[in-house]
Amino acid sequence: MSFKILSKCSHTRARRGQLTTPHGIVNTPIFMPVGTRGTVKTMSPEDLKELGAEIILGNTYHLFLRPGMEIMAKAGGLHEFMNWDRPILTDSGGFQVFSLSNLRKMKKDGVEFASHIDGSKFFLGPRESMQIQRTLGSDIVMAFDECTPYPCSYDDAKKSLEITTRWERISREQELGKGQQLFGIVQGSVYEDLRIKSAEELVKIGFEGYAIGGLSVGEPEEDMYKCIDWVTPVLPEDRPRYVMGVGTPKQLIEGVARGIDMFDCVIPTRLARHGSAYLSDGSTIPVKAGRYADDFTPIDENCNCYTCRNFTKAYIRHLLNVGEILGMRLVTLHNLHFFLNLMKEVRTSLENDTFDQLRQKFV
RNA sequence: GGUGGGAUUCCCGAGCGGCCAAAGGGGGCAGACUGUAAAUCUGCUGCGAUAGCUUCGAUGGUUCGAAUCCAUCUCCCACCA
Repeated sequence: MSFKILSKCSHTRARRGQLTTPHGIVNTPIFMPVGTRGTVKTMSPEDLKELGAEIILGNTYHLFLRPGMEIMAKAGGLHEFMNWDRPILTDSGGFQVFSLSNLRKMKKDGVEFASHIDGSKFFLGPRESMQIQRTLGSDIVMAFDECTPYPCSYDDAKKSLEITTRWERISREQELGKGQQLFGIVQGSVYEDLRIKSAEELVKIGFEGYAIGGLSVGEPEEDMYKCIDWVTPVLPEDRPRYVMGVGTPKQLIEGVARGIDMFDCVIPTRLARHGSAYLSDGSTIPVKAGRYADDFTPIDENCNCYTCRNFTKAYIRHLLNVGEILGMRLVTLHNLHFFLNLMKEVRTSLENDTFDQLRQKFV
């Protein structure tokens, strides 16, 4: 068994665990920075290691289009290609079924995409996605699903779920590389019976881990928590649980409290590039705003990241304002530091069974 | 010295008698962003809460009405002496 629970919170469903992969151990609960195209934007692998990142994401759809699988195979997989020797989780392309919905047609065995780059058509289904992820050589492979949009009628959500379940069954049947673990993805929009049914069917099929998808697509935050609450009791205790695409610091804490072990989200990296920085209470400030033009204090006085130890808001705002890349890099560094450090605090609090107190800071 | 072209709102630049507080860029300001078509996108950008007021090099005219037409002046640019 590759997943081990080390300790549990006495007040919530939170657990402290360890996931073993061919490229090392992942300590959970964990936040995974997103590196869609084979890089966490503006970060070098060295940066990520210094930040304490234990696992990052890659994306099937995007890497398939560019550089393409021929080159990826020649490179010897994504780890070799990008010089990252720690674990990688690859998304299956299921999110692109949602985010690029105007560029694709649903078919029984997958999706016909018109490339967002040049419009050329190609087919991506569970078989193709598994094949690609096998070539990528990721440690954790995601089943091919449709990330259900929101809002979504019950009937549409049901239909979408049926397709997803079918695709996930096919995903499971494909042969993967040595050591690769496959995670199933629960869908069902905001409907309790669909979510539970989805989870039950996935458990029946059997996966090394279980993800909850179709969240943070516009639904109210309370609905997100409800979905997690419906699903987790159905999922096996001894397998990792992953909420995809989530979220804000508060959502991470609330997810952990509900028994979630893994998270990924573009929010810290994207906000950084767009000029917003996280403060220790989980709020953000627009560093690029003119009001910081002559503020010679760090983003966060209490933060000990490289950015805060060395640079002022005035300087960072200047860099962002004139479009210098270093600005985006420094804020990305800071935001990722905050997210990764927050999860480290979460882990420590679970070891000491003080998670409840930490949670209170983010209500 | 002569001939021609030009001066527009923070900048560049369109407008060439009413529909013009004035297109479009840029810049500035604010906001959005959740398994990344995202170093992207949206809104605002003369003053005023409104009525309205003040702008298109300067001054003076023509006209019901002028950024737009006329006269003079100032400054720029090109060519010719």
